[in-house]
Amino acid sequence: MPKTLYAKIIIDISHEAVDRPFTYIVPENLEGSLFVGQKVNVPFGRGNALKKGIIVDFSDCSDIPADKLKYIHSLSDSDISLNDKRIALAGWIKRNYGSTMANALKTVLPVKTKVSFSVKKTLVRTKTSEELDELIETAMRKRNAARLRLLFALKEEPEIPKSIVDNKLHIGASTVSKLVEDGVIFIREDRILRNSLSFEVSEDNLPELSEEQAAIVNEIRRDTERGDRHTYLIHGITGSGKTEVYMRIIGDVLMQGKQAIVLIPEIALTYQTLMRFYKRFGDRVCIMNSTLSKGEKYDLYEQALKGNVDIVIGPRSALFTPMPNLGVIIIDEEHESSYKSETVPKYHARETAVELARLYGAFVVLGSATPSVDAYYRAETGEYKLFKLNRRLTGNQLPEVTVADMRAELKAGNRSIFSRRLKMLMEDRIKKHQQIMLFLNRRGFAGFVSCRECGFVVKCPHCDVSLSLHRNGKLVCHYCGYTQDNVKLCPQCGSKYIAGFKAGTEQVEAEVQKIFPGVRTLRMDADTTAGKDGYENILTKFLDHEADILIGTQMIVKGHDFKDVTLMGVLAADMSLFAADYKAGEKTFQLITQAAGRAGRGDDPGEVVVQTYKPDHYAITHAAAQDYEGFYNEEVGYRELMDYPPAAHMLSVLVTGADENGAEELAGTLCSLAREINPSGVFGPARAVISKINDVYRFCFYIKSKDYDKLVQIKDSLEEVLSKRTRFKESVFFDFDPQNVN
DNA sequence: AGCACGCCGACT
DNA sequence: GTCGGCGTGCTC
Repeated sequence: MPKTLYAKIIIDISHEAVDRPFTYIVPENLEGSLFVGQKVNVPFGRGNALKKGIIVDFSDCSDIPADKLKYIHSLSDSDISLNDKRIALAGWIKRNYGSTMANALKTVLPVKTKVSFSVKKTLVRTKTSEELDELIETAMRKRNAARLRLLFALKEEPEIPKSIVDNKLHIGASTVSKLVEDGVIFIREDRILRNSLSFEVSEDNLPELSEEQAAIVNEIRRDTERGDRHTYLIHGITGSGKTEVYMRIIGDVLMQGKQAIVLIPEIALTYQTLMRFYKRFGDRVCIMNSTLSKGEKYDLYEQALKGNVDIVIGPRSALFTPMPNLGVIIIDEEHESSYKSETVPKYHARETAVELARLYGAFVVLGSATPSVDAYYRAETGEYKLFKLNRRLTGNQLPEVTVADMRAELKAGNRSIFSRRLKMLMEDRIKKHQQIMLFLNRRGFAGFVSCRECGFVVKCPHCDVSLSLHRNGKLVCHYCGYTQDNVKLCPQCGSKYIAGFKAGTEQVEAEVQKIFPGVRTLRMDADTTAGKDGYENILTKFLDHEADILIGTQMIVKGHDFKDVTLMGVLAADMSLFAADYKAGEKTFQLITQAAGRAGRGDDPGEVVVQTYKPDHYAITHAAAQDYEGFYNEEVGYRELMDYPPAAHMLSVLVTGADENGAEELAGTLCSLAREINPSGVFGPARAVISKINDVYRFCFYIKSKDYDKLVQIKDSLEEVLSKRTRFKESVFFDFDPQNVN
């Protein structure tokens, strides 16, 4: 008599209440075709509705009363499954970043199979507004509160996303399905269509490596041969040939029959970089970008599993491409904040890559011109191996950087946004027909509207942020989309001296036109890059000399090479220092250094002018001196003093809720609990920096500890308390070593 | 999350 | 009485 086999299965429902393995009986006909990671259909709940699930374990006994046990129904139609290593990775993500197992599994397996997981559902009204009035009247008479709420909403908007109906209007499934039955609405399910790209491939001879480059490649080769596994950090200035090093390492890995994953920040996923990989490796390379639809990703994963893809290049999520025999993970521009996920689970691609590599016996190579303090710290402590590339391959000199003290300019009577030195150099370059870039260090783009009499700032009624003046004359909230007409009189004091500060880049452009009439300018900000290829278009235009001056925000300092740019102006270099954020100094240093790296990539040496009101700040002086280590030493001293990462670890807890008191109370309760466990390292609770978004109030507190596991333990304790609360209105978000402060 | 069960208020 | 909405609780 054969023993019954049981399988532990995580159900594909992302809710804490069902986020645990459920035991099912393996039917005889499926025995042998099931393995850990297999996706199956199982009957679940009272209605025995078929749900998808993932097998995470097997056993030959079970503690569950036999009468409750059900049989696995069938294999899921998807042929992509996780192996045990990927399940282990999901478990690691769940534990280290806080999320449900179902969510962690979905992150590791981001292919949402054909019908399932997230199709965007939208309620679409089929009746006219007048017909709705009748229904509203009946509903009012019958006092159907939920139905009424939905009908009113539908009268306003003929189409409403299901997510809003669920979360914002709090309308249950029964009410919605009733309306569908009555023919008042139908539910539309949207899916993106697939399309595919093709590139031409050509072969090239391998360029000779510099001494510095060869040293790195050789040492890694030696380590690999010995079976030593490390994480390597390459600190290489712009133009020092990091990409060639990556490609050599990848070449070695491919020779061993293994595969490579290359992570690149989305914004740096430029045609130039991609072409280099295509030219070297041909159709063994696969690109994953954000425009790839779910279906296309599915195809890519299928190909990867079959062993038809050797190299995947893409952003954060490309990390989870199911390579059968992963050899190396390369993370370029390692310091970029986009490597940290903003959605749950809030994993960091760098740490996750190291764990994934460990599971596969692979290794990780990090590269940056301005390594994150975090990575450099680990290199200093010996956790990573550090390599340096100090010479530019072309032998070009580094640009000459000068700092312009804007306080001194003001004292000297210069009220322009350009320092005298920058203005002089601009004149010179315009005369020589060389190109100029002006980098406005400023987050966001549109200006807020404020009253010059009383200082009143027009704010969003639903969010704790100021409204932005758009070009169409409307005031728009960037968090919830709320829109209203611009005000003519100050709502507080009635003054007519209320006006919007122009979007930063527009203001700079206007000033340039005033001082240098007829000069051709291009602006790059969220306004001008809105279109599908807006970003690439502007870059191409500038490359083709269709303009003399490119004005822009962060976007212009990432990636692209412009060999004819010989002057870079950094305006408001200190702007990013004002953020209430422990990484403000690091971000400022990185931005200025990157900006400086843009100038003088051709034969002419470049010049950089850094304008600031804080010329003595260490982030600015070290950036101007192009002295990474000087900056690092001061910054790490500050982090150590304050117990900020990487000197210690930090867990941010954000409590949100529509009821202000409820949210504050819960934040207080959780915070005191955290304080009981870790008395010295808890800070808060307090209102979040943005204290309200979309009428939802936000409170947060922080826990610091040198011991990461202690933070995990606190998170688990808090979650346990939360799971005991039945039907709570508040939501709680955990973020380990957060990228920005709430 | 999603489904059934059951309580309570409105109407043949 | 009974029809049907909406809250509550449970899911191997």
